[in-house]
Amino acid sequence: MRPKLTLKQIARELDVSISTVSKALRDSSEIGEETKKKIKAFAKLYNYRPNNIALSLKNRKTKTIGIIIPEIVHYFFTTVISGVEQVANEKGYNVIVCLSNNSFDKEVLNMELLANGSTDGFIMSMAKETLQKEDYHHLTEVTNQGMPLVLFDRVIDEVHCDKVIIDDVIGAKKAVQYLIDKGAKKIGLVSTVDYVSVGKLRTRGYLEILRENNVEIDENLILKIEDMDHSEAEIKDFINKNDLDAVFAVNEHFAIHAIKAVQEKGLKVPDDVSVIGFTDGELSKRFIPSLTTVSQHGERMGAEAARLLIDKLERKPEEEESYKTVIVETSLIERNSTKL
Amino acid sequence: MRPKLTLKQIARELDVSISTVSKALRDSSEIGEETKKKIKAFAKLYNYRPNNIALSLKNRKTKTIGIIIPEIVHYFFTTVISGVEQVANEKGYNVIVCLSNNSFDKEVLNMELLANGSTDGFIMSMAKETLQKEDYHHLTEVTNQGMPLVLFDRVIDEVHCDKVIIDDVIGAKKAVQYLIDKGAKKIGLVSTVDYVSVGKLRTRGYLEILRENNVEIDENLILKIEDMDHSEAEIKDFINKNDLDAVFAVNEHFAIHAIKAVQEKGLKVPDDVSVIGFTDGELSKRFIPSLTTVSQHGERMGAEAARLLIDKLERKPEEEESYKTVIVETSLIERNSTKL
DNA sequence: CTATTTTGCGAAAACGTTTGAGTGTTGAAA
DNA sequence: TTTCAACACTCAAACGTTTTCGCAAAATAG
Repeated sequence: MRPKLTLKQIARELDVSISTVSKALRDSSEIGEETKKKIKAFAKLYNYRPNNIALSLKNRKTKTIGIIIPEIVHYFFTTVISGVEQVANEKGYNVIVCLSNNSFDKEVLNMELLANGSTDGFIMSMAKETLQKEDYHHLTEVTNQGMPLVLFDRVIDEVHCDKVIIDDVIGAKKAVQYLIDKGAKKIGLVSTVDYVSVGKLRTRGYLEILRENNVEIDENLILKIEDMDHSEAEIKDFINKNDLDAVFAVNEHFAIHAIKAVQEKGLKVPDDVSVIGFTDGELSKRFIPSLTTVSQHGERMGAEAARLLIDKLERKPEEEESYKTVIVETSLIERNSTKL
Repeated sequence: MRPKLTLKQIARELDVSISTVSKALRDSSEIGEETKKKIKAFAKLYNYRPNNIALSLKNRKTKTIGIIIPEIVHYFFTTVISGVEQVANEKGYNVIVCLSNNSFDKEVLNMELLANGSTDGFIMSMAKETLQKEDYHHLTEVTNQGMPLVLFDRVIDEVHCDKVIIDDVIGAKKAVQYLIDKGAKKIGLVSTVDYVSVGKLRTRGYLEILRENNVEIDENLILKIEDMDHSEAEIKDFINKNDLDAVFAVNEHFAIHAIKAVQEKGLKVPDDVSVIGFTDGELSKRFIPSLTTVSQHGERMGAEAARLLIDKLERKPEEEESYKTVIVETSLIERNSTKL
């Protein structure tokens, strides 16, 4: 076992000072060619690599991005991480991932931990509990300390920072318009409760586009799932009670539960009922019938978020502060759960 | 914007020395009660938190675990991360995630980067390219430097370190035995090429259990997918050519492609053909028919890996070095793709 | 041959902590 | 009164870097 080589050891070995070694390796003109050559050769031979921690302390930056998400076993979030990772790596940053498990306390804990020097900035999607509590002190705390923060997906207006979102309203409108264009009259909505902002926005899109098409809005055709654990039963009930010819679900899970329910009712998808989902995950692609869906392009969102954050991190201090909100366009992916 | 508070600032503010502040906050008996109270009150008021980087440098440990995986947009790996994260958090460790994208070069790069002080140890699953190349110098490099390494899922004997694997062979045997018990005679295998160790082992399980049951082995009933991108077509071909009454696939994707192919052939799953997969992902649960599958318990694997690593990290130096291999049991989850 | 510049290198501070050793004051025992 | 211990605190080194400054010797100019 050979412990890591340091400048000090090289210096001792070659009988020069630490600063000489440092300068030689950074190719400073202060050091003579001979000495430089000797030191570089030695460093190369023994595979010297500067210690990141020491560099971080010295430079007061870690070249590390913290990303805090509610859960990782979730296709959308993994695509976002993937996007962040790509851009971060390109620009020489590492990514440290923390999970809040949708718990407010764990979110706060994680942020405090990472904020004490471990990362230069944050990319995060807020925990459901945080959105309910409407307590954002941990976010303002870190921004006050001068750490950049980029919020994505689940964002809130109260926090001033860069944001990356999708056009939930427009995405929903696209989906519902598509259904209308295909001749659907009674379009059901399976959404979440309103404090989950995506649920609220997609519901808004649904309502708006119906109005724009002069379709009367029937509250009975709208289902808001409170408890994810019982979503299956609730959706089944909803499908059975109503005589729909199309369903717009705000996520994959709801969509496939809807399809199951339709099938169990003895009807066919897409012949009798069309179903559109939101979020283009594994499930949508491989389900039979595969799902027509509104794609969120998580990877692109992650990449955008990383770019925004790194821009802030590498901004000259004299440049003026300003917060951007990037909207990543959604696109409708046609598959087999809707009529042609 | 208020930059982070340091010991030095507290010291200056309260007109004591830095060491006094440090000791007071750590409740040292060297410091008078009065002074302690004063300092603690001040620190609390201004929310002092020690700088992690400085601590890391001082203690020569970062309390961070690096995890390197081939890809993150993959259900199994996310469950593993989730397991690692839970245990790590419990024990006060952070998790830094790097993706190799199955590329050897990126794997090496990532390791070198993290090995320079950023993490105390590694948990990793090797890139496909690395397995092909059989070049493990980056692994031996870090272990030589005294950094603990835990390999999971895709492991190799040549590297000496702790390992967490599943009983691939036994898992495969369980699955195939189950099919035999249900009366299947012609059981097809859809596997990967042999340098992917899981493919090799699961194939071995398949062969062994057939032998144990005195079923003749027919090489035509074994398909080894070389190129994931064309797996769908290859599987379709395979299903069409052979007259199977059951299929054992070494992963979810292959399994559902097999189901699709069977259905397109005009047969029914599970009535005409039973299908069993490996890896219990989102897809298996929600596909229709839902998949009977061998569950890998990724979360448990991650947790085990984290425990092994942290044990090594916190081991007293005098304790003797030894490498364990933990085998996480698989279990067969019965769903609707096999006959009752 | 002196005066000045250039060259090549080392000392030391800084980043934020922790900690063993050192120091001055006080009070009590000898 | 001397001695010593206890107390309450400060100094300084260390972790591994980078970088500013200073300084000697060598090279050049006058």
